[in-house]
Amino acid sequence: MITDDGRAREAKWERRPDERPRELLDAALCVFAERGYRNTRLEEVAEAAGVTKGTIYHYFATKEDLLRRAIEEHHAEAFGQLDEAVAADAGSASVRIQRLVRRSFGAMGSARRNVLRLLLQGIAHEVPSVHRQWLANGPFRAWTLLAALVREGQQAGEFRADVDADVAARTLLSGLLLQIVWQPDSVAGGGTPVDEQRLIDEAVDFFLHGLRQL
Amino acid sequence: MITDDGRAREAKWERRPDERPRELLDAALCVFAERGYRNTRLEEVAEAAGVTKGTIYHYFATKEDLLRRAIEEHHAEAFGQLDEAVAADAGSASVRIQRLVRRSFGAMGSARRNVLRLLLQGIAHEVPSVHRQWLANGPFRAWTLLAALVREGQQAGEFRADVDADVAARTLLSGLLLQIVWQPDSVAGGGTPVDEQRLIDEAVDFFLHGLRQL
Amino acid sequence: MITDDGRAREAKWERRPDERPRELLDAALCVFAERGYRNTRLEEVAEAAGVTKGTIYHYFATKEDLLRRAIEEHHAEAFGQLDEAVAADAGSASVRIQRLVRRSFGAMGSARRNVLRLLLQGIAHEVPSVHRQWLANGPFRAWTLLAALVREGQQAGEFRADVDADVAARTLLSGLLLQIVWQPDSVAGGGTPVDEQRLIDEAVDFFLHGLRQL
Amino acid sequence: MITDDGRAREAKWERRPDERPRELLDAALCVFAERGYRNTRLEEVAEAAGVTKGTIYHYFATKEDLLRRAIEEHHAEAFGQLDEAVAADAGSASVRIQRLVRRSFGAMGSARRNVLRLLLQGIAHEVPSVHRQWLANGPFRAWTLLAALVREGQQAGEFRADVDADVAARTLLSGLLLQIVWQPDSVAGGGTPVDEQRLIDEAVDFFLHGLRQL
DNA sequence: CATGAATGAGGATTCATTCAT
DNA sequence: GATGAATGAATCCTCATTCAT
Repeated sequence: MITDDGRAREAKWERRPDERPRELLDAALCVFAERGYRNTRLEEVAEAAGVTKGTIYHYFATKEDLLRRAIEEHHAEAFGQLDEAVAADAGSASVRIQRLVRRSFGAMGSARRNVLRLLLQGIAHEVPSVHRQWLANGPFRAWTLLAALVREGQQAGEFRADVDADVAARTLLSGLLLQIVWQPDSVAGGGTPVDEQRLIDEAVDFFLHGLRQL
Repeated sequence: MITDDGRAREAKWERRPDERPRELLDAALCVFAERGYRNTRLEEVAEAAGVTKGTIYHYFATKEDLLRRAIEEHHAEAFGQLDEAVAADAGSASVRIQRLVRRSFGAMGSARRNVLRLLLQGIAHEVPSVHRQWLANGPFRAWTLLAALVREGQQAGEFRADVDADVAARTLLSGLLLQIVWQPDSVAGGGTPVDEQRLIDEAVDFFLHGLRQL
Repeated sequence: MITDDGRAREAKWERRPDERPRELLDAALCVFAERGYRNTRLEEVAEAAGVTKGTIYHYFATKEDLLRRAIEEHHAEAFGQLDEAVAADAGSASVRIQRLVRRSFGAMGSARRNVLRLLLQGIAHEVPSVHRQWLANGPFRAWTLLAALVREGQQAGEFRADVDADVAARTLLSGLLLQIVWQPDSVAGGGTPVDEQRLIDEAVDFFLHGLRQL
Repeated sequence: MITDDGRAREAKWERRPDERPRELLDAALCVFAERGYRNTRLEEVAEAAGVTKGTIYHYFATKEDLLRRAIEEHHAEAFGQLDEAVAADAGSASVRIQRLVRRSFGAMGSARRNVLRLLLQGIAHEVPSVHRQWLANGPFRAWTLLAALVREGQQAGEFRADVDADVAARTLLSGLLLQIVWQPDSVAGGGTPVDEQRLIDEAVDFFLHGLRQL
């Protein structure tokens, strides 16, 4: 399709190549999260991104590479705000803990939930290195933060001192994580449906209550 | 084929129709758990069970069927004792809760941990129906039991009444589950290593503490 | 199940081993004809014969051997009467021809039709040697007989001399054969349904009419 | 990769998206016809077409799909001319019948004969739907045409009225079809060898003779 | 003799990856 | 850069055949 002046015109697809990698990463994460890493054909990712299979290989070496980078990108974005949440020094330990947890799990659309599902274990057997990396930079780091806050509260006399901050922090965060991932199945399963927001709030309340001095 | 020392050796194959299915199921669960469902060739399962590919199809219709039954068998075994634990009516709610949780997660070898890993999500995208079934019969049921115990304690005046029994029960159990599954990675990840048994005990203590009347 | 006197008693299965081969051959021919040679598992044949897979190998070397012998047996039986039909010397050529054709295709149940189907081509690619053998002993021989009768009629002045006896004989017999094999599809296909007996009679009439002196 | 003599050689593969499907179809029909549907590995078809296994799946969903389309293509080509033959209104019924039959069976190379063999029954048990479709669009339609011509001749007084047009038409066409398919075996079988062209002509003559008024 | 557990070669199908155009 | 045709390794599953019991 060459116009008179010799320039190729395919208006519809005048996308900047610069945006491509990002688009591909988004599409990949989305489709992987939706259907699973192994169940997803590269062709499906390409289609979701509006390109064809071959194009992916212009930007990524392998399927695994695509996954790894998609996760990294998502992770960078998702954890940026967490640090801020903690950095904001204002308030008692209780308040800051509440803030941390809400930031971590708030605004959980089904898209992000699917990503969590993918990260949680969908990947553990397929790309162990990526999975471990996520663990280290995600959950592990999050509960280190939480445990630190708990210790702060203990030192400030706000919390009981005879609680193992690590254990408490880990259990809370992984408990919530799993509950959130299971939310859809839980609802479908017919058990008492629990609203996600309430779940988080109640869990934090219970957590803080357990920490408080008698 | 009798060797020098008189022992029969290397029979082309042995005929053991009764043990086979169980052996295959065990081998399958083990290998699937170790390497992931998709990553496991049926041939590997066969080898692990000391037979050849074809034999599997003598007892199971498809790879998925093998998985499903392996899980069912494991599940039946694993949950048999749980009911007993709860049925034992003796003791305060606190004591019975402690017993329930310990029975649920006690004696967690790496084999069983791998199985949990497999069940947790390794399967969610590959064989959703099996995953959902496990959820319904495993975790969902477990925390229904736990929540019931909590409510008993509340009615007996042993526990505070203003705690959402469901939320508390769910969070505790899924938190512990995930922690246990992550135990190896956690250790490798360099965080404060936490002994599994201590993790469970501390978590239960913290849980009960949060429930207790002020 | 050993009785007092030490003899094994399994009344239900007191079948003479002598009958086995025949039973197997019948079952094999029936199932092969019904489902096709390749589509039939030996296990299905065994089941149809009321035995198990292994038993077949007591009597037949291979699946192909089973097929070959089943066909041979059927053939011997089916063609025994043909010879008689021709041998009966009575009557004009026309009458004898009519008798021959009727004997050849009469009493065509769906079982025998299926066998024809199998022989006709279901086997050509799978076991060419068997197929060729059937051709030689069946159709080829049949139309040789028919052509001979035609020539007799020609020499006796009963039929026109300017007809190629071979061509006429071949066309009639293979035409009828194919029509009969296709009968079920033909009916299902929605074309004018033609009763099989009428088909044969009309075809022979037409054939004889074409032979007759003007 | 230019060889000494300057010819391009041995490119790893050639990209010929337009010719491929047709080439594959042709190769498939040829190999299937030659060796039978079940006996043919997709790899053999690929090789015959000068590509590799995977390429087939670029264009066809399954082996069966490949077969179906190969047959459809062949059929469309083979039957295009038949309609014309009949449409040509010129001549007596006799002449038009002769034309129809010759067109139907003329120019029968061993390739086309093999295809007929395949269609006739090689497929009946493997892919019944394709077989039925061929029957309906091929033989059934052909003899419907022929029967119509016979009836025209009868109404025009050219043919005897007391002949069952359907029976006559069916027998002739299926007779010739089978004879042609069997031609090679017939020759090999040692019977009086009959030249194909003569077979057709004689059969038609005999057929027309039988129809003619006395 | 009969059984049916065990074998293992064979073949269809999938899909990440390459690369000519 | 983008495309999508072509590749081929990988794996499930089938089933004729063997043979311990």
